[in-house]
Amino acid sequence: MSKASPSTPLPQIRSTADFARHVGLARTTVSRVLNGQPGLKAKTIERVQAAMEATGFTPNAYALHLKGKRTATIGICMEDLLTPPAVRKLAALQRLLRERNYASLIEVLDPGESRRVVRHFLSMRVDAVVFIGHFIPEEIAQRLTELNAHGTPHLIIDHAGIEGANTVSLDRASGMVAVIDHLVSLGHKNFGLLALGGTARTVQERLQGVHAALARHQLDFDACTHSRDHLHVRTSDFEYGRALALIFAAEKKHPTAYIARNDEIGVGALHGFQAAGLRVPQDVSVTGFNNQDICAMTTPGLTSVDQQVAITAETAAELILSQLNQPLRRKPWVRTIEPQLIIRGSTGPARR
Amino acid sequence: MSKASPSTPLPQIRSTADFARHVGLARTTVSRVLNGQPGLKAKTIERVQAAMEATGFTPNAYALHLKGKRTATIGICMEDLLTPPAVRKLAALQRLLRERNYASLIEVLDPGESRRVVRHFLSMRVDAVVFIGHFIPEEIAQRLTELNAHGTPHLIIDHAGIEGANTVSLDRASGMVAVIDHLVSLGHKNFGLLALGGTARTVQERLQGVHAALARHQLDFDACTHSRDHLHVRTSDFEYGRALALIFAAEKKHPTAYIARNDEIGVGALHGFQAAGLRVPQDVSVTGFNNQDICAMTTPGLTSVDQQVAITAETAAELILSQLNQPLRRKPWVRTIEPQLIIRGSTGPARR
DNA sequence: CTGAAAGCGCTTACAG
DNA sequence: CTGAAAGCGCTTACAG
Repeated sequence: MSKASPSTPLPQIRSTADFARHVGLARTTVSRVLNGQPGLKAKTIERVQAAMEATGFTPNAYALHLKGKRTATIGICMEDLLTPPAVRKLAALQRLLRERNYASLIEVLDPGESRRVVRHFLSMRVDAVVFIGHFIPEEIAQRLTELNAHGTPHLIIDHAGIEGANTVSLDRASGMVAVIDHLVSLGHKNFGLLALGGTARTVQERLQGVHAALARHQLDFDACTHSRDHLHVRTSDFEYGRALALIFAAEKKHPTAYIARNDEIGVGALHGFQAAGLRVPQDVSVTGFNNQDICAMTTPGLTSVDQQVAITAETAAELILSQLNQPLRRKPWVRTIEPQLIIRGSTGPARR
Repeated sequence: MSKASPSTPLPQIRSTADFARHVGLARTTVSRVLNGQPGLKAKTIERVQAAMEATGFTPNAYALHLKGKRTATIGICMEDLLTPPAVRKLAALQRLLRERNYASLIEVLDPGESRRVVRHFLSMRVDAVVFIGHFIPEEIAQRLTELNAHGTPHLIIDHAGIEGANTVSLDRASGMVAVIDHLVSLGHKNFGLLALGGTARTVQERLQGVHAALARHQLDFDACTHSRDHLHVRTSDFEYGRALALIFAAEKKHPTAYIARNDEIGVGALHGFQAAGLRVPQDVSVTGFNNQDICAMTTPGLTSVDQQVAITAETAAELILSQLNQPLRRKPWVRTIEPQLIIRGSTGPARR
């Protein structure tokens, strides 16, 4: 069993002044060592470093910043911490920033809270603010105006289409093109759309991709797609996907391929079809979106579209860091990430 | 489409001095308004607040703190951001802290990095440091010694058993007692343990729970449990659970109930048994641990043990806040959270 | 290497 | 309400 010895409070050293006295050097000299300035004897450096070890003295970051040092802190606003792909992006980005010695100040942005959060970030003089997820566009636009006024750079990850915003987002249309191309190559000509309804921008983008891909294959969207999205409040995507699958399965002439809004709905649909006695992929094919871990947890595995989290985070880190210590650009950066289709057992040749 | 107007940099207001000049008041007066001090005309207050709105001026948090204000920041060390139960605890805790106007400074603690991270937290003069997850005990014990020396309170969530540490952790033994009681009540007398091997403290705790519960039912641990955990490096818990299930299923006389290390292994095992032609729960029962979303994503759903995230976070927040502005206690707080068994379709009466 | 001094952006008595 | 002053913990010339 490991033991943490309680207190034994050393003679409290709270400032460089205390510390300098303790080491027996001038405050100036200590400061020089701390900042790695030249012209110091090796012995002095050692002496100071040993004393830092022994006392655990850490200079006050607040005083440092006040003297003009960057805070080396990036503010990150999360839509929430419960959406796995968003958290994976956060994790990857945080790691990259940390490697460059930037700390992350992370806040969750409940609707209506953005003003308070951005104020806090500004008062903390963060070097930049990153938003990850999807937000209320008008609210974020206002925040960007404030950040611009303060000369604080920003970046939005995921939420595309806010004018003037620096953005890194997934090419969702392209992801759907890959799905359709894959399914068409397997001989599918009739497609069930699972929960791809509503006016959400991300869904619209994806439907545009479906449209475009079908057109390229000389297929007519209206004739060959069948959309089901009857519920508007859902407690569980999984249950909803299952319910939608059961509805389709009960129809005499149903599509051979199903495209789900996300992996949860795809997994639910897969179970639904199997429960209805249909074999996947012999009777019907199913695809998801996001390529979460759960895609590997079904039998067969769920074909899905990967968001390329690592590339997204690298692009984001590059964009953030390139904006630091630069004047604000008038023309925003807009970067698009190409998703990747991950083919698993849930998609196969169309039944004839 | 929403629009964020680029810059139009207002006359840059960077300090209370600039701001006071801009409003036409004394710095002292502005400071009073900002701090809600008494003895000010309503009109003056309004004037200042209107100007804050208009200019977006935010006082420098670094200068504030230097004048003695608490930083109102809690440092949170995460084992990683990819373990769903840990992230759920983080999300819940962060929300509770925010409600009390504490910001969260979040860092991921890669092995060997704890010293650097805690140093950073100390230099940021955080009010307390929280660790969420499981760590290298010796490393954390050292960090606690440092924190104690600085008079900074701490709390560890999940990792129990570090001497002198304030801890909130799950009563894993009790969770297993609930599982065994449930299975025994269904008539099960033979148990397969899936991946519950190794020396990890959490696993040992859980096995102790199994032991105790079986003893209470007059069952002998060695006679009635069969443990499989042959792989030591696994890429996917799901695949591993599936593999373990197939091994058991191939044996002539196999247990009727299976207890998995976690939900992923439980879900994999469930699929494995089904693939081997066994029905769940008619032929075999399966349980998981953690009660993640994926438990609802199988057919039947997976019986599992819920970690009671909300209660854990509330307890943690209470313990952190109660330590602030108090002298460090010699006797550590140790709180235990009672898990809750969530019964789903994967457990049923034992086949006779 | 030392020491005294100025200044970062605030707050807080203090005298008017 | 104003204004001048001190001080929080640092860094950075500057003179020795």
